This record gives sequence, C-alpha cells and structure tokens, in this order.
Amino acid sequence: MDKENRIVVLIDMDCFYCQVEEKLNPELKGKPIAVVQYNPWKGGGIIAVNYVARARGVTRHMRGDEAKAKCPDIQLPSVPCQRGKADITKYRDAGKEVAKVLQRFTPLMERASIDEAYLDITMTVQERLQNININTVTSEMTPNCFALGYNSMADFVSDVHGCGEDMDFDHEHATRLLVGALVVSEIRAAVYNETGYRCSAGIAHNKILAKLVCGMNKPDKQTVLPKHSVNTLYQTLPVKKVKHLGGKFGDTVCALLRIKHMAELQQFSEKDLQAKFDEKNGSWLYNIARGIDTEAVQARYNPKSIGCCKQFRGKSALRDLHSLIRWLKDLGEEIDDRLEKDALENNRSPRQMVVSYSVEVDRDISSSRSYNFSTDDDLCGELFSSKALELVLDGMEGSKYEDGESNRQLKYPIKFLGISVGKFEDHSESKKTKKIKDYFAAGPSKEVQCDSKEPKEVFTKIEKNTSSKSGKDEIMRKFLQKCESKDLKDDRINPRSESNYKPHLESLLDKQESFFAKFLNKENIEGGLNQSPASSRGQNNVTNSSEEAEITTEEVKVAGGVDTCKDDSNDTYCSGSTIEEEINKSIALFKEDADGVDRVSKMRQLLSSTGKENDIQTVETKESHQDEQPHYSKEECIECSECRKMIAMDALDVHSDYHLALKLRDEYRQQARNEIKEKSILKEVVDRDTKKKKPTETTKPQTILSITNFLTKVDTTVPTKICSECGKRIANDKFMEHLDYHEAQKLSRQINKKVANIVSKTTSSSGSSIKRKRKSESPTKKPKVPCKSINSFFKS
DNA sequence: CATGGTCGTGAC
DNA sequence: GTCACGAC
Repeated sequence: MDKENRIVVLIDMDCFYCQVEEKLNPELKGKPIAVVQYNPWKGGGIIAVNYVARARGVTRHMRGDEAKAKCPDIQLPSVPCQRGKADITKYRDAGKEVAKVLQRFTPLMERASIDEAYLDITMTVQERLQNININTVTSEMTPNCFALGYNSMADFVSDVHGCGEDMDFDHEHATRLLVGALVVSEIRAAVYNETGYRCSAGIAHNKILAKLVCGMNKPDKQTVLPKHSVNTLYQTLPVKKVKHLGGKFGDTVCALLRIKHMAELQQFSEKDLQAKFDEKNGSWLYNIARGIDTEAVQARYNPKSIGCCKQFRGKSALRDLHSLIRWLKDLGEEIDDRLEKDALENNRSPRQMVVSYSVEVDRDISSSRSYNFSTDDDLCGELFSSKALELVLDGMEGSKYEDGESNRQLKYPIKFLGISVGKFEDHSESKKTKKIKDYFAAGPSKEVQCDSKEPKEVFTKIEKNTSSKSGKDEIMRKFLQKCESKDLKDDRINPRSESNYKPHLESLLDKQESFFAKFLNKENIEGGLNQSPASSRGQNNVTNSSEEAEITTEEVKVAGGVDTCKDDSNDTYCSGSTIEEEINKSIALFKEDADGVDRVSKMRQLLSSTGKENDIQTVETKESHQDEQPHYSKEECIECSECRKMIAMDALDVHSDYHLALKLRDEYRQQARNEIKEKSILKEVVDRDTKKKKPTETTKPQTILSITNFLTKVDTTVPTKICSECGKRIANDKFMEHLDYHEAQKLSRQINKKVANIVSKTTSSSGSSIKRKRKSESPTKKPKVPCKSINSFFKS
C-alpha cells in the first residue's frame, strides 16, 4: 500500500484525567468534575473538565474558584503533589494501560502523548478485508461513528456498497476506510471493556487528517474521513486547526498568503509555496492542502526522554542557592524514581541528562546544558541533582553572587528549572539480537548461561507457556527466520501462517519493544508498507500533543457505568525492592500470557454464542473466525473470581498466578510506602561528598529464586495442597518451595520494618539518607569525584 | 505573580 | 549541543 493511502487512526481519550479520577473514585461518576492542580491559589488551575461540567460552562483556563461559581456542585479532584510538584504518575499509568490494549491491534502504534496514540491499521484492514464480504457490513456495526460528508454512517455504507455513481468516489479506499471504522469500533470497545475508559477516534488516510477529524465528534465517538470529503471539509476549515499550523508558523502562512481556510491553500503552486517558505515546508503545505501527508506512524511505545520541570513564577522565583539546591534535589529524585520504574519496565537507562533553566535578567533568558553520563556514574537522584547544580552554576557564569556565608543570593532569580534524561540504551547492550540468537541457537538444552538476567527470564516465561505446543527453538527459529527474510510483517498479518506462532510473537513483541520497534521503523522507512518504492523519509514537522485540548461544547454524554473488574495496576511507585522487581516482571509477563492474547475475539465469540449484546459488536463473519487463535467455547472457560473475566480453563492457573503476583506487589508497595519519609534538607546535597553509603541488601539472590519458583506454572494434573498462608493451590512437590517463599517474604518484611523503624526514629531532622536503597547503590564506592563540590563555585 | 508540566522535533 | 516551537 502506498504511503498516501494508509489507514491511520488517532485514538484520543476523552477528558482523560477526569476519567481516571472517576475510575478511582466511582462516587464522582455522573457528576460535573474538573481536575485541578495546586488548589491553594484560587482553587487551582483546571487541566481537565468532564463533559457534564463542560455543559455547565466550565472550561479550562478557569481557576477552580471560577468553576465553582459557574457550577456550584462541581467536584474538583486535585492532581497529587509530590516534592512540591504536581505528580501525574496516576495518569501516566492509566495511559499505559490503554496503550497496552491498543497495541494488540497493530504493531505500528505511536504513542503521541499520555492520552493519544496513532495506529497504522493498514495491514489489519487488509487482513480483515480478505475475510469478510464487505456487503455484509452495516452501519450498526460501527455505533457512534460518523462519516464526514455524509448525513449518516448508513449513507456512507451504502455508498460503499453501491460503488457510487459519483465519478470521484474512490471505491477501493472508501471500502478500506469503512473496514477501518469497523476495526476501530472493536478497538474502542476493547479499550472500554478492559480499562473502563472512553475514547474518541479519527480514521483517515494519514496522521494529520486522522487527528483533524478525531476532534470533530466527541466524546465516545469516532469519525471517518473519506478521501473525497477532504475538500468539503477544507472549504470551511481554518488553517490553524491543522496540526503544525496552530502556532506561529500557521499565522505567518495565513498572513503571507492572505488566506484563512485550508481550501484557499490549493491555489498556490508547490514552487510558490517553496519560495515563500522553505523547500520542505513548501512541499508539505502543498501536499497537506490536498489532504496528502506521508509521514509514517512510528512504532514507539516508550517515551524517548523522561523529564520533569517546574516554573517559579513571580515571587516564587528562586533567589538563593538554598532554594536552587533544594529544587534540583527534588527534581533529581523524581527523575530517579521514574527512571527506576522505567528501567524495570523497559530494561534501559539514559546516557544523557539535560538541565534547563531560565533566569530573569531583563527578560526571561532560558538555556540548557547537557551532560553525558560516563560508564561509572552511579545513576541516582544525587547524581542528577548535583550534576544539574554544576551545570546551572556553570551556565550562570558571572551571575552567581555571594552574600556572606549563610545565605548566598543568586544574582538573577530563576524562573524555571528542568531536568530531563534521554538517549536511552538497552541494558542488554545493542547486542540484544545476538543474545537472542545465541540463546536459542544453543539448542534444546535448557541450561544456557545468560550473564545478565533480563533476556533469560523473559524467554523462560515464554517458553513455559508455549512448551505444550512447540518448543522454544521452533518458535524462535521461525521468528528469526522471519526477521531475516524480512517477511515478518506479512506473516504477522496473514492469518494463514503458523497459527500458534502469532500470539507468542506478540507477547514477545511487547517485552522486546525497542528491538521490534526498530525493526518495524526501519522497514517502514525503507520500503513503506508493502514494498513501496524507497522513500526519502518524507517531510517532518512533527509536534506532539497531549491530554485534552480544545473545550468544545457538544452534546453531553457521560461515560457510563465503568465495570470494575479490572486487574488494575495503578502503581504509585515507591522504593524498589528487588522482590518487587521480580514480581513486577512476572506480572508483566502474566498479563500477556494470562489474558492478553486475544481476549476481544474470545469475548466476541462468547457474546455472540449467548446472544447477549453488549458494547461489543458481533461483526465478524463466520470465515473470519476460522483463523482465530485459541478457540475457547463457553464451556471451556470459567469466570475468574478475582476479576470476573472469562478465562480458559487451561489458562486459569497461570491467570491466578498473575493475580497473586499483583497482590504480592501491592503488599510490597504498601510496605515501601510506609518507608517514605518527608522531604530531606539541602544539607544532604551540600555534604554529599562526605556522606558514606550503607551497604544494604545481602540476601537477595535467594529471595528471588524462591519467588520465581513460586510463580511458575502449576500442573493441574498433579496432586495439590492448599497453602494456609495464601490460600493458593500448590502442587505437592512444590509445596516446600512454596513455604520457603513465605518464609522469605516474612523475612524481608521484617527487614523492611526494621529499616523503616530506624528511619522513623532518626527522621526528625535528617532522616532520609536511608530512604532510598537503590539498586545501583554500590556499598562504599563513591566514584572519583564525579562532581565538583558546591563550594568550588564560591570563594570563601 | 498566574494553565503547568511534559513531550518531540527541526534549525542553527 | 542549544534553542524555540508546537501540542495539550
């Protein structure tokens, strides 16, 4: 398929922060709410408004108090504060939860922000087209769907069926868009069923258009833009509504060309536009004026950088060294927290950090400095904050100013501070492919020495779950074969290829995202989808979008009853015990294996077999079923008592392991939370070079082992006992091991408690030095003066 | 005093 | 390597 006619979807969560709050606190459901940030001053700034509140005239740009005045019964949940900063972890996690669902439908997903993602479903549509008769598709199969240029979806459908008397009507593309709309209906239903969140979607031939129409019908709706409707749309579409044209560039375009609407852009030749703007922008404008945008959807799940920042407006500007240090410390710690979590989830760590800041000298001067980590840098909060301080002071050359010993004033007040890290590198060194190969090339022997932990664990899990059907070698050989012959994508899509190969690949994909993403992106750039001629990387003017922008007044429709079954993993991440890491990994894996593979189709089948209609449309024709993976009839499934999901019986034990792991993790997190102590004092940073670190963690390996064992699959044919500790069914021969696990757990709990006690006793003035026992923390080693001492910036 | 905190990108 | 911009 050529690059102009892909089927691209933008999924945008409706007032996402509000939905998250509603899910967390069901009492809010149905009420007008707005999420605020920093409530002290005038009720806080509103960053999201739900549709009930919008109907009452509440908008963003209002303070909490104004909202209260407009709508007295409005609820104003507040973004939690940590370290004096808004903490959006909740929403990030919720966003990931959604992305995880989306990812199942195509490997080509680009996460555009916390609540938006682009999906290239060209292949999915192609596949579906081969399995259905387009004439059996009706508009009822795509509820809440609009087709631009049509009065109703039904009109569009009949146009597709009737092939259209209109000469301009591009039947083939319209057909694919219709199927795309069908798929998107399923995607949105899956998102709702599995997360409880409502979203809207735009379906078009490229990102720009998908984004454009996504916002035209909200909330909980989708809009498809047929090719031939672009012109109609453009007639009245203000230039500034188009992505990339919403800012200064858009303004100059309008001013220079004296135009207002997109349609007017079409009168200019490409050369014209290139002359007025530059070559690239000229071409881009010329194309987008015709609804053409060839920018590919990048396969990217993880953010490329992780950062945090804060403004210090007005009087709160930082004027002395004390506050500078303190804020850098907080920022550094937040980075640290998030990095720790990221490392766990994605097996990577950053190679660079950037600190940016702005000072008010006359106007606001902003600048940024970067630092590349060296291999022996101990990546931790202290490193970040002290390095940042060094860089800031370095950059403020001459502006620093001392005023006696105790209170060093900065010459210019700091209005903004930010630390971010990026240039991530996989822990498994770019040798990942080689390692995978090595591991599987080593043959059936289970004992392959893997020096680093990550690949092995991942693959043993995968192996475990596939062993009944085919060996790891089988699977991996196929996988590598496909990689090498570059056929991989076709096989993923083509339902007729190895039928039990696809789901495993998918769970593999999930864990090895960066590897796979790279592969896909490469493919994409080199050949486009389906071997189109090599392209010169198209124009790029990309920006990114987030959360919930325009407050449009529309018909009110509240997100309805959220089913509460979720195996929700709302991590508020705390200190990282190794046990928790293990549990986390297990959860991640179980998630896929236990219920992740193709739940939608299973549910669809279940629903259609019981005749019970829900949100899910039973759209598939019979032949499309034949290729679906593990085919579970109702009798083969059982409802999980934990989450009420229907689980295949032969997967139930794995599934309940998953819940157990979740519980374990929560338990550990709770403990960790208890350990958290209040903010530390700048003293800590100041005397960082004299501080000694404590050797912690000595008994880990054993603990890991027993837990891992504990989480292994239990064969149902083997005699079992019920464990009195956890109530779980344990195979007899694993029972001792299992008890060991509980022992280890108790032990570690005790240890943690002791630590917590020590901390709380000494916490009165400077207690936080124990608080974070980082994995990377090496016993006594303090790297060879990685940072200058603060004093070196000030003569005494 | 007053949307704030994150992201990604391209130009220089 | 820095900066401004764009999105929300």
